[in-house]
Amino acid sequence: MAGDAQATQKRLIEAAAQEFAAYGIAGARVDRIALVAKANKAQIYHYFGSKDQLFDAVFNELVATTLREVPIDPADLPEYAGRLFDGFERRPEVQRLATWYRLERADSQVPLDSVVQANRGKVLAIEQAQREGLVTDRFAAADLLALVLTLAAMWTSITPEYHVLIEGHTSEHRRHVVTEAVAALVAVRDTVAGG
Amino acid sequence: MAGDAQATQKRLIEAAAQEFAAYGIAGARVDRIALVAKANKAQIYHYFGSKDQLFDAVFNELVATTLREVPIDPADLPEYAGRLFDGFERRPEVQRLATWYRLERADSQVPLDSVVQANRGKVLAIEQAQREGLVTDRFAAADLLALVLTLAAMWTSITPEYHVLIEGHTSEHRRHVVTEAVAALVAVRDTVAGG
DNA sequence: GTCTTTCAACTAACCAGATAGTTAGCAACT
DNA sequence: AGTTGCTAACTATCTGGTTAGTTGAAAGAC
Repeated sequence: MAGDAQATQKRLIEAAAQEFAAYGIAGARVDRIALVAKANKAQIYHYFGSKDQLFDAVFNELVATTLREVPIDPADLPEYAGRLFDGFERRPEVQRLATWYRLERADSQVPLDSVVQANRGKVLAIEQAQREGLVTDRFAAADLLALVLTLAAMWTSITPEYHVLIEGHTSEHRRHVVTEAVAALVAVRDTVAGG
Repeated sequence: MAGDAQATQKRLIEAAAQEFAAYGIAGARVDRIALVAKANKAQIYHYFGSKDQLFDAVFNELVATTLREVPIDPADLPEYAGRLFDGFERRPEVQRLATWYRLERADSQVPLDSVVQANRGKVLAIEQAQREGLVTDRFAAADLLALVLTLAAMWTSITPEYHVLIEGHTSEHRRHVVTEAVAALVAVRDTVAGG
């Protein structure tokens, strides 16, 4: 055969991931994806059906990979946050794609069951750890997980104007802020020294 | 005069804010903005020049309003976070517009001086409060502000799949999670009870 | 071994509708 | 009569999506 269908699909997914991460769904250009993937535009429609479905294919694969890569450790949430942070540093497009998904796709789409289930499992794991006294019960498990996920992504969700204020920051420093913040959340309640 | 230029511009800005918040810059439709504003499309180009410049006008006004409305109280960061949260609840489009700005506009645009200056001022205020012993010095001032801003916006930046896990949450509960989390950050360092 | 049929992978050209931006002129108030 | 606000119609271009046709490897026929 002249070509390799699987390889072509992979090139298309990769090119699409780049394109969607950079421009979003509305901003992405199908021709550009085909060009970068060294494939013909018609193949996108043959393999994936539409621009939106191509995005879904990209996003689903990304979700699957991400969920596989970062298992939770309820007994050490600071380090879990740190590993999440590492994942975001390693593949910055993941955060951007997730944000585009939230802004552009989420309301016209049923929630992805894989994500719901994965988060539910993590909440249950934290609840279990709370019952065993391994984790603070200052926050409900679902709230605590939300806090951890938010803090792990904090440096990617901040306004670009903020970057000038933290120019000297190394990746290690940013990671330390994340883990330290989560550590503070799970520390036992104690006296508070003002705001 | 047949019309009122200022009123028309205001209607355009408001319609554009809605449209951009919902669809982003690439996804927004100039015709739809004109329709909603009950104005003619040509006026958009007359008053603002281009679609991108219209977005900038919307965003700049939004930034000005927001900065005016929520002054910082470095001595009570939990309550500051709470007030930020209240602002986001009151005008959800603010967060969305800021996110679109970050994703679509930020790299092709110089950082907005007003935002940089406002944040710099807040960092300085926190540093001052730290010197006076009013605020924890566990985190550098710029990091602490980043944490507070991130936590105040946490419920808007979380993935939509998470919503099923926190269905029962009232606005008050979400606010409490935010303020409690910031309170934990600024609490004095103490013994830690696991993760 | 070679001829031929088949079929998946691929391509180039095309299309219809959408979209940002323009223009020429009208309407009303001073 | 001039100026300002406004309008409807228009255009050039872009863009997602389609289609008719080509290529080339391989499997079966002889």
